[in-house]
Amino acid sequence: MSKAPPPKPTDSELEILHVLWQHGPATVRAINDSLSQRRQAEVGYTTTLKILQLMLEKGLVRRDDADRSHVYRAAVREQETQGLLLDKFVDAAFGGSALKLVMQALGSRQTSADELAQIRRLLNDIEIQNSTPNPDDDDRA
Amino acid sequence: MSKAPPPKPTDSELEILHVLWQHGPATVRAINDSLSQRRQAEVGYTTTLKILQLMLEKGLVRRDDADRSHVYRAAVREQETQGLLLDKFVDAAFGGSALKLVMQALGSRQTSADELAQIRRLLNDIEIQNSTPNPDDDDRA
DNA sequence: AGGTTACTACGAATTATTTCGTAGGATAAA
DNA sequence: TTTATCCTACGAAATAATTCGTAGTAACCT
Repeated sequence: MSKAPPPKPTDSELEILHVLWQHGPATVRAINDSLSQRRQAEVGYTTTLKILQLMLEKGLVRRDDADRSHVYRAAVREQETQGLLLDKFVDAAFGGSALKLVMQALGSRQTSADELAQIRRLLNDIEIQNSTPNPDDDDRA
Repeated sequence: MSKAPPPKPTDSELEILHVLWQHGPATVRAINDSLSQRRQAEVGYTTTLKILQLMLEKGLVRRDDADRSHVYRAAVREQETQGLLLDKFVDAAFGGSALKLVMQALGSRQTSADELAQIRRLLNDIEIQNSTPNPDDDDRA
């Protein structure tokens, strides 16, 4: 009927996804190097390999094993994954209220004028969309 | 010199904190009943008890054991805890960019006109504060 | 007093995550 | 060809979180 949707990635898995989203498809070696860089300490090669193998089973990544060094790439999109995580987080930490989360994020943190302007633009867009329910929607990358 | 700050609560601990924040100090029995209600299934009484005992050790709750039924209350404030969790989450899921998180939260979800207005008010307040670094600050609800 | 009920403390099984060591095979170098 | 290097697969240890059973004890009710 349907392929089970990939589950919520763990912290380590998410870190690897960030690498793949940023750099594109990569070998275990390359991913492990990136990981070791963005952390303080070295990451064991087989640790990274193991997590990638688990991610493959979960459907979070795909791999090309034509060559001896397999090449992994993200099987989930950045925005969708962040949206999924955000939903869970809003429920767990803010009782389901996205508004409270946004207020907390903006209120308790330094936000530049430029960022504020971006948010204002987004608010305008949303209000326009709310008032004009467009019948023909085009979606493109 | 300093008491170790309470650690990040786990999912179950956070659920209990929500109960305590909402209802105020409560017995294990009362907390367990609330938990059982907000979930689909019954929660084992000793499960709740155990988690509360662990939370006590971590400093997330305090308890009054004058009576036989101990009374637990939150030892951490809701806003501070949410802020802490939010920081970690922004780092893990959005690479540290609170802006991206806010855009995602607003963009991929239905937001009412009233909520949008609230956010606009907050943006105004922030801009005022950014432009006038007021030496004497008054704060009111 | 005797029996039932309620509560805490504790130990332990279960599951998930993260970590790494080792084995085995393929490739490259000497 | 022999040796060294690199890669994958797999097992397993370490840690954390969640769950629940059992034991012991205090309170309550005939």
